[in-house]
Amino acid sequence: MGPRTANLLRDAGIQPSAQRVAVAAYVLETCDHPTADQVWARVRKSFPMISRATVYNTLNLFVKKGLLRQYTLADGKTVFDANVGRHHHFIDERTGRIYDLPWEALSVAKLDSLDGFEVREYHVVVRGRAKSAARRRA
Amino acid sequence: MGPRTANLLRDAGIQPSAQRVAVAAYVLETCDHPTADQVWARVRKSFPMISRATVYNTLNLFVKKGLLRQYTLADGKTVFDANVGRHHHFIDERTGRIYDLPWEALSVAKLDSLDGFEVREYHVVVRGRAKSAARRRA
DNA sequence: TTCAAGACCTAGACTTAATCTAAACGCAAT
DNA sequence: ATTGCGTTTAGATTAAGTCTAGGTCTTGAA
Repeated sequence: MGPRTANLLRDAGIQPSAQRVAVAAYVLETCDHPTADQVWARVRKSFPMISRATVYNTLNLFVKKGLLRQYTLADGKTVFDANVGRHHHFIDERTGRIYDLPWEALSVAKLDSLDGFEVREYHVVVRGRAKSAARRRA
Repeated sequence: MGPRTANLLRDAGIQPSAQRVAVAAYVLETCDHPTADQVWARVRKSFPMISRATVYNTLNLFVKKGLLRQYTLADGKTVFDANVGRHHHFIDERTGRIYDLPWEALSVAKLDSLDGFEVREYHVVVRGRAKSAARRRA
């Protein structure tokens, strides 16, 4: 973190306040898929006075500026993902944990034949169990 | 509805109380993807005394017994789907409306090569705009 | 028919995620 | 120092969902 993170925000057109840098330092670096409240809990460890509203506002701002993506994949929970490129998702049904799958790992055919639907984007959601190797990797 | 619906419940191992039949009559017949509160609002029109807890309990029971599936695809909203077979989903980004896509409409390749992940099920989530033809169809 | 037991339902309190609001803060430019 | 604007704060509010304690209905046996 530090000036690197601040420049990242500036480049995205965001004023790098102390609170925003603190949120960015965690959420843009992790490869977890935290919920807003998980981000709040985490950032408060190093920044105890930060309010919930600020964390929510900041996360939504990052999404609007393209630094984050927001998904609701399971349990009605909204999570954030610093991986903004195209990719698929794997959900471990035991733990609820979400893993990113590389875009090239899967391929979807016949999308063009979806009559009556104008496709802008798509991704595959896979459910099952992650073996220990994958758990370490993510 | 009527005796047909009651038998459907009995076949699934569910005591067909009046409330359960009322919920089933709507949610098992619609091809919408209603939230629990939308089901509650709808069923109350014909059954004003039904409580919110009963609707939630009933929907969860139907899911457990395999009559419904439960998805959280967008907006952090949990929706119910009477289509319990394999299928994909299309989400209209303007309206938030969800459409079922037939399983055969798409095909996913390379799933077996997901090293480190034990796949139990998967589906494709497509986003875009539904043209009027599709809107009528669903 | 009557009764007890168990299943089912109800209203409302509670929990949690998320947003909103109004006031306060902080900093840049004057 | 002062003004002004963007940012942050605490707490209220909304909404989705669950829980609880008690009430009602149904069923089956006496």
